Amino acid sequence: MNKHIQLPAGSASSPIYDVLRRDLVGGRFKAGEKLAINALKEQYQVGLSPLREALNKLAAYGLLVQENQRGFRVPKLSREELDDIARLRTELEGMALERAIAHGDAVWEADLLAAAHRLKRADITLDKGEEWERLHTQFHRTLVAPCGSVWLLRFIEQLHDQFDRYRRLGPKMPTIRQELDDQHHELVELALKRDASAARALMDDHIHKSYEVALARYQKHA
Amino acid sequence: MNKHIQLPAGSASSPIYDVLRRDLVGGRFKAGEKLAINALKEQYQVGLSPLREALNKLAAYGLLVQENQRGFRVPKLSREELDDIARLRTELEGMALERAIAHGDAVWEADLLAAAHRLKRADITLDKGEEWERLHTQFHRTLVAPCGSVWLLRFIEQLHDQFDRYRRLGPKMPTIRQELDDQHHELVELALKRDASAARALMDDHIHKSYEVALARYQKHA
DNA sequence: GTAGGTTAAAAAATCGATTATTTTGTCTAA
DNA sequence: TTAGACAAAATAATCGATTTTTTAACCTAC
Repeated sequence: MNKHIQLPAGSASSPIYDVLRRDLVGGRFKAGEKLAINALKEQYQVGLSPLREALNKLAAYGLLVQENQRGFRVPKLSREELDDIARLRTELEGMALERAIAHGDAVWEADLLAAAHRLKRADITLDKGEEWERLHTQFHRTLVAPCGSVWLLRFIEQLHDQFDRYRRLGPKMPTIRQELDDQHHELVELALKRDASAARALMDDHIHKSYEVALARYQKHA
Repeated sequence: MNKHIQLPAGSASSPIYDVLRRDLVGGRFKAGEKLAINALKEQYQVGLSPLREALNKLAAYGLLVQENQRGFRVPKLSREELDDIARLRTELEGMALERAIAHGDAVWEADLLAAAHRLKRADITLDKGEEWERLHTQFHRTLVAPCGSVWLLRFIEQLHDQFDRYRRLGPKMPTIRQELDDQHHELVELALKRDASAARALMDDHIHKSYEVALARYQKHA
């Protein structure tokens, strides 16, 4: 199923990579924190080699910074970077959405409806919201999936992860969920109607609202 | 010097990483080729661990594909991907150039003139063109450096490397060098004149011409 | 008291060897 | 012949130990 949605090339991810990525995006590490490799080894019950290889990949991906001979750190957060990410997301996801609306077929329409429905039905209190987060990511991924550019999808995914480092700061998050969730459904409607410019405008607004959530969390955090 | 041009965060690259990246971009490996790790170990005179960590980073960066338990491969080339890369380059570098022209200061102007001059003076026959390639990359990097978005610069650099996998197929390359080189100088002129839309139009054309070179090489190659 | 320098402890990176997996080659049976 | 199973070889991945580098603690001289 979902043969439309192909993973970006170059990634045969190990379990430890996936878990670390999830935890980094989910904010289980403090920004700026130095990772104690031996501690991680025990905490995640993995050997040194697989762990180091995962850390190297995460550094290349941008979820860690690798310093000369002094290990790995969680990247700092900054207002400037958040603005940068949000702005780029607006441009790239807008572009991708337009293209997806131009090229998406009936299977896409079905996938989209399904993804939106699953997201709406998801219990946000479950599993610390992890399940909702997964479905939310999946929804946005589905939305732009048939844009026709593997590299654009790759960059969008990367920015999404970076953005979520800000948006998911602090505890839980059923903040203004209803409003954002309504936008998800509006986005589906406009996509099905093939109204590219309206969809793009709504996407701009959607990202902007998410940005405001992220910014508020970032400022409370600091 | 060049304090304007900061590396994208997250990269403290090892020697072996840099060399492998250069060789992958420069086409010293066949597309689709499977890398024999033990051979690489001897060829580059490095240990297994540093080598594997470099390969993992390159896979995350997109210059290698990592398959489940069967090592690393050089990614295949395809017409579709080349089109994708060229199109995205046009959009992202155009965007970045506009922003750079809006924000670049006097130091940038000087850097730009210097980079263009060094490129023009470079002897393309030297060192199999490596020196020219280095200066060419540096010129394009300088051009967009003050765009204000670290992430945009990161993506542009990545796409540039991917693009060069096509453009640098086959031997040497003083193809239509003169024409492209003239464009470099025109770009500098328009940038200094702060004519964003003309600069962007020229950049579009420049990338398109490079694309034609790359496409021709790709088709001859296959 | 503090700056500079030495040493000890901690941590990161690398190495050599082992283990697990895949690939190749060979044999047998239909 | 050829498909399938088995064994052997090759290769990838992982582990445990060693080496190197950084960080911290301590001491001495000014």
